[in-house]
Amino acid sequence: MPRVSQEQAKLNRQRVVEVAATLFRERGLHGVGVADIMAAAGLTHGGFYGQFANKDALAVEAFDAALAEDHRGSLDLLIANYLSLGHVQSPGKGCPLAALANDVAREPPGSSVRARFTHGVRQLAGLLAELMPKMSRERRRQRSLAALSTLVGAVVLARAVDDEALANDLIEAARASVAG
Amino acid sequence: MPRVSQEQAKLNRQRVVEVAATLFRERGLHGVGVADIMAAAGLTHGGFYGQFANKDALAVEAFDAALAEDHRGSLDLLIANYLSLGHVQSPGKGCPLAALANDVAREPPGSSVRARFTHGVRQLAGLLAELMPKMSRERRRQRSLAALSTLVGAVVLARAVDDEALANDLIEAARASVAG
DNA sequence: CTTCATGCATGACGCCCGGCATCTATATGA
DNA sequence: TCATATAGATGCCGGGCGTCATGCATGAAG
Repeated sequence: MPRVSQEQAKLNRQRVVEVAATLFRERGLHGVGVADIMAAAGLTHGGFYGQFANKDALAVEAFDAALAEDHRGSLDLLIANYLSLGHVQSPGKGCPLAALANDVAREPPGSSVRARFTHGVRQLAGLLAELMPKMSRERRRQRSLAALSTLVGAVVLARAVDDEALANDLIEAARASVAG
Repeated sequence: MPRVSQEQAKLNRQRVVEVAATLFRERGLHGVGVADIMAAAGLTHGGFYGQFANKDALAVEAFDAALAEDHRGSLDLLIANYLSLGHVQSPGKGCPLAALANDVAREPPGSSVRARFTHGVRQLAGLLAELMPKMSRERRRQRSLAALSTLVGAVVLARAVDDEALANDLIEAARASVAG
């Protein structure tokens, strides 16, 4: 009920974005409501509209926040982290591209979320290209896009499958394919 | 309003399944209601429960129907069809794995839809393995799983992206990677 | 050919959950 | 003082699933 410090308010806002980023990745864009997010952030959903224009605006910020999570390290490390059972089992902390691709694809064309998703694809592909062995610019781009597809596909399938052994096989096969 | 012939009734049932298979792939498992499906089939949603136990039962049948759609031909043909802009732009007629992976992943463990999805992964992977050049059994399986991941990943990303050129690049890069 | 029970499809209804957005009150930081 | 961040309740509505009495043609039986 109280008013909190501006500092605290900023922290709260940031917290809402982080929580939203997790919940969206776990349950999908339409699987979470404003009330769920605010409750998970320890707040009530009344004050939401004082901080955000609407749910879509939050979705965009949450998507950006998820993308901003650290992607540092060597190519091998990146791949090892991406293609791991931990990543498969924790969508809420993982790659937003893999977690939300289907949902974003159903969003209307021109939607702000689609724009952010597109940016994310370019960003990750660019990161992969930078970390790759030297070859022609065109070839690097092509390789990185294919590798990104393999990474996302493997994680997406491994998550949907009801057999942990098969999930692991998918991950391992992708690893061998991308690394080799 | 009238009662129709038993033959017609069978056709209607079949039609409901087909329509459901399309709508689920287009809008997701939670993006379509029973009423939508029946309406799209030219029926009213009242008679649904005379033909199906509930929505989940229909979802399972619809998933199987989508998987049963023809996958014949050579490896190159299969890949060319899968990695095409046509496939990207028509999720309702395309691979249910690519269209519903995220949705299925959010379904509770042990769900019947998850079981069907898993079966679908095995089926497609097996088909790819059969069509592949000769190598050891283990290696064929590994290759086919990796190839499946690349196929699904490329289509899934291409659909979510808001730039047709980038979508095309993803498809092409995957094609070069899987074929080569 | 007539009869009639069967069963498919209709269309409305009930029920309830849950979504988004708004508004007042409150307490507190500025 | 007074602007403001949060609380908490409320409004409003859309839409989901499942059920039911009704109607009527079919298809089998006599």
